[in-house]
Amino acid sequence: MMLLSSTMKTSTTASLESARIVLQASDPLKVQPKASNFTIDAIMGCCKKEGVEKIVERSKSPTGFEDDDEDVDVEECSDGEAGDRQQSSSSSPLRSKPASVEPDSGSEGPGSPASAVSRRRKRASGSPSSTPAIPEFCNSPELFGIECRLETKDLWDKFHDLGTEMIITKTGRRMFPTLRVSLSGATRPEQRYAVLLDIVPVDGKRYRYAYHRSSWLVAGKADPPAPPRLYMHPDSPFTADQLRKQVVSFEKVKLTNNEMDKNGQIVLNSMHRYQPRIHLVKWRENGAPITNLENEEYRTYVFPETVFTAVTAYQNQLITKLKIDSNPFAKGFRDSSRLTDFDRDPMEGLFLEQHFLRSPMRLYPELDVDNNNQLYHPTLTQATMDKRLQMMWGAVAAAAAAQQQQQPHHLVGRSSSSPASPASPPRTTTAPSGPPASHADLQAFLAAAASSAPNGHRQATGLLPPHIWPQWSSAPPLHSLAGACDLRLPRPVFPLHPRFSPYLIPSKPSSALSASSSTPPSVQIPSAGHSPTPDSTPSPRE
Amino acid sequence: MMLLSSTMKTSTTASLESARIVLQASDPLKVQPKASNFTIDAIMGCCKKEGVEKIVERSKSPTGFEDDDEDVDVEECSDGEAGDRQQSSSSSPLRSKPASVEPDSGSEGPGSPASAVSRRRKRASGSPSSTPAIPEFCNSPELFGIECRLETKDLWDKFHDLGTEMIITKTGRRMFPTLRVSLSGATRPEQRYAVLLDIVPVDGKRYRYAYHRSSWLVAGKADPPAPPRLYMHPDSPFTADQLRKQVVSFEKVKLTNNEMDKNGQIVLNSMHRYQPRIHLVKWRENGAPITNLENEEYRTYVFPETVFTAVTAYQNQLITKLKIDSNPFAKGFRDSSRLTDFDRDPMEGLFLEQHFLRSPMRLYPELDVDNNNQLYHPTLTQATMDKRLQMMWGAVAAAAAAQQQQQPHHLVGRSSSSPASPASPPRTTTAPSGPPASHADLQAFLAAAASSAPNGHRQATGLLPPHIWPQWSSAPPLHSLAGACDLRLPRPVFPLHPRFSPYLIPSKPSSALSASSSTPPSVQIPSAGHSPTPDSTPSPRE
DNA sequence: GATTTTTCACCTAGGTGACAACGT
DNA sequence: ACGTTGTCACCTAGGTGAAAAATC
Repeated sequence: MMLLSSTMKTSTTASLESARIVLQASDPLKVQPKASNFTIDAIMGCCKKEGVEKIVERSKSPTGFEDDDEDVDVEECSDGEAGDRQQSSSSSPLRSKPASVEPDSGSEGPGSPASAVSRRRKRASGSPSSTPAIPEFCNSPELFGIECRLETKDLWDKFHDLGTEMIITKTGRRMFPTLRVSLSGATRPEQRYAVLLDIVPVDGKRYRYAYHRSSWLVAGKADPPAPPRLYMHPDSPFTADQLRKQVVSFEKVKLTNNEMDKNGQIVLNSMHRYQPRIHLVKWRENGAPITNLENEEYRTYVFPETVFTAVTAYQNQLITKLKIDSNPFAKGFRDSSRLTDFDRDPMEGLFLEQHFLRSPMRLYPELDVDNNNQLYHPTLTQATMDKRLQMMWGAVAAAAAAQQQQQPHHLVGRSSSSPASPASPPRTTTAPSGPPASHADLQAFLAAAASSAPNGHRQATGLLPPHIWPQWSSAPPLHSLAGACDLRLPRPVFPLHPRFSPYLIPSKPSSALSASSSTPPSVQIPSAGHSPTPDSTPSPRE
Repeated sequence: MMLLSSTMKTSTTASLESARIVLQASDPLKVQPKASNFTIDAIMGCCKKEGVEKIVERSKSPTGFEDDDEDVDVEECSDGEAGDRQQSSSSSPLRSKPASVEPDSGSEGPGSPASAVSRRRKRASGSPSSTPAIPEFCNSPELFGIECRLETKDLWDKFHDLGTEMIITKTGRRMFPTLRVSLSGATRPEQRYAVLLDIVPVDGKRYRYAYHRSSWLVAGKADPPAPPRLYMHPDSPFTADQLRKQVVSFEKVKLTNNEMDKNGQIVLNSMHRYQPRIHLVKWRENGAPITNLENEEYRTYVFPETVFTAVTAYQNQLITKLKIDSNPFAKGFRDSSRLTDFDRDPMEGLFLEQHFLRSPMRLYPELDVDNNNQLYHPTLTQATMDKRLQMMWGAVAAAAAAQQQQQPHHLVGRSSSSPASPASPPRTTTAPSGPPASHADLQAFLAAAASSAPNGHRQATGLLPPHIWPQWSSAPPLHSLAGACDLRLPRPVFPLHPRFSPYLIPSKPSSALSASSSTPPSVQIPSAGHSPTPDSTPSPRE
């Protein structure tokens, strides 16, 4: 069985290698784009820039995570919350939905009124939403009319707010969340398009994670990057019709730290920060492969909330938790964060957690309000704490699971008579794109957030004039923009060593309370529902 | 999670439905092709036509499968072994490998010298190989040069020799073996091709399986067929380059008996016999879907060894065994037929089994040679019998597993710089395409078969002039050809009720013998090899 | 009684993070 | 200490035939 696996993998490797597209580009770290002179500090309120530009070495508390009084409220995480949003959104010649563009959220998709309230409130409190630091681009007038939005944006936002991390392994690891985009506006029926992905360095730095501070620190200059690779979506080329109806999902792309990779995976350096980019390329029917975007008519879309740090093991254990709770494949680790089907906004739990973690270093700060210093008297509060944890994380997990709903769009035949494919199911949860800035803000935010929210989409931002990317060849630039971008580092959230999870502390819920939650929804084995199976015509390659 | 699943399936169903290709064709049973007047009885030796054209109703033996003396050597199974081989092979204008075309095996691919020996021997004994009863076809001179061969032909042959059965279910069931073909000869780099599959009735009859005789009997006229469906390979269209390099595998296609199916599955009637067909269609770049082959330039390939009977539950338990032993997904049922890694030809076991089963009704006929009538004194022979069974079926399973090695050909990008894709791993087992005719023939055959064999491919046969299929619209004809074709019914093999497997009789091997075989090779768990994972770029649809 | 449908345990195949071991 | 790697248990997702249940 294992042997079979090996054999199959080997044979596949051979065929994969042939199709790999490798772009030899000029060193992105040497390119100095002109787009860097957009500095927006007005919105800034919560994130200081200290602690990122300089290497901070602080001695860890000898008591480790149990140092209940360690001050972790210092937020030296971010390398800047500013962005060139106005620039990129206003430079878009064909904004299709200008009404939804708020002054400070030009890259945001439309949201429900309720979510708009929370978003405005949040932003008024000083936490701006994402902005592309890596500029978008378009050299084809025809592509101006094609917009791109990020699916499951709220999931991305959750991770972004914590400081997204992506595991890279020698054999390759998928991204989670998955990059999924919807492209709308393609009208020429005879034109076909390729959709490509690349991932470029955000800056020229190497980072390290200070566990005792729960923050990312600059650890020196970047290691030499691997030659950037263009990953073409395997369903490419798409017809305009397909583009209109399908969500383009890059769920299969894998990240690796193996520079010798022959499987077409994207090679990254661990402990470096990266920005994924989507490229829409007009397909030339001459059969020549796309090896360099310079030779193509294309448009680039950037979603700053998809910035991440490549790691070989998770650093921030809140990222770990969020991954476990939102990635179906990680369900096996959900035991300590049992799901609940609470209807309340899943983000509430997350932000509560973040809030708690940020307040004066208590494992369960809310206990301070009720009964101070019960933390280390778990005899009576154990069940309570466990229940609260369950609620918090259960809500997060439920929301994440809902967002993870996949929308397969099999190409069964090429009949174009099908109606529009289903869009994301409507949801009514809030999807804030940035965390509350202060304790007070959080209170207000939570109050407003209790209602509803956007759909989880994010309209792609506008364009940059081509001259912004001079001599651009696949891997653009960026570190020069780091000071004026949203590719911020996450704030310190929790001063725990990753080896010690707070959820391991309450060893077991009390029988009374666990009774209701002891039927874990995560363990349900969906009896073969015999609903019409959708896999009748997937790609049989392999 | 359950809810999630349902949602996904529903959404997929919608998109699938739109792409379904449904062909409204004239009733195939009413078409009278002119190709029916090829009668070849000369080669026939083993199969009488009695028992098929008429409905045979025989009372079942009251003792059931234990009736050790019931005569089951009567071979009233076949509806004719003749074929129009010569015609179809000689009509091919561009036979690329005429040297390999034997007079009585025009549709066979080249085999190794050793296998040629065994094949000649086999045929000399009066057991011809398969011949297309459903004619091939070509209306495009350009496609004349494109040959098609069946991959894993020897696996198909094994099933064919037993009388292939395919499960159909309401939700759809994959075919096993999988239809895989290699198309060679496409040279125009700019031309693209669709590869389609349909499955047409072999005749106008309904069948039933007589357990006590282990044979198929005609049970009346065919039920009204569902409108035939064309299943286009989801990777279509292929470039000529892809066609050259890839094996086109229809592993995802599903068979169903649900006439209301909306998932693009192929709808069949249970207890009816069918012939799959491959259609190579020149792709028109105008985006119009292929709804009717009549409007296309195409060529049809037929592999008679892929004929099967659609069933909702397996009738012949030898088919069940062969499926279990050769389908990786059925490994969970292999306990009673433990694998062995014997190097000997796996077919040997199969034919031995068939031989035994065909000889005067003994459960373990070889015991008659050594010690007569020990069958019902299992005290000492139990272990021996079990061991022999294990050897026989283990060999079959090992061979099948080897054949089931998949050859994934991911389309990673459209780079055409890749070298040729891997071919089937060379094997040295015999792959007879027809069973020995008599007891004596079997002995000779087995003697010759002990050596080696072809590669498991089968070169597609030649062409029929277009006028052969008048007014043809997707579902051709055939039952009119039934008398002169190889779409034979399987011979009676074992008079057991399927509920009672002979392998359940030896309840447990003796401890001494089972010790050596109690480390079943099928349970081997080789340590993970960490070979480069090739799954980085499969088709991400869904 | 024959056939079909449903459910189920047991697989394949592979994606998760935890964890221990190993380098540096 | 810190970062990386490989193994592992535990999942998802779904393909198997057996057997029970339902249907005709």
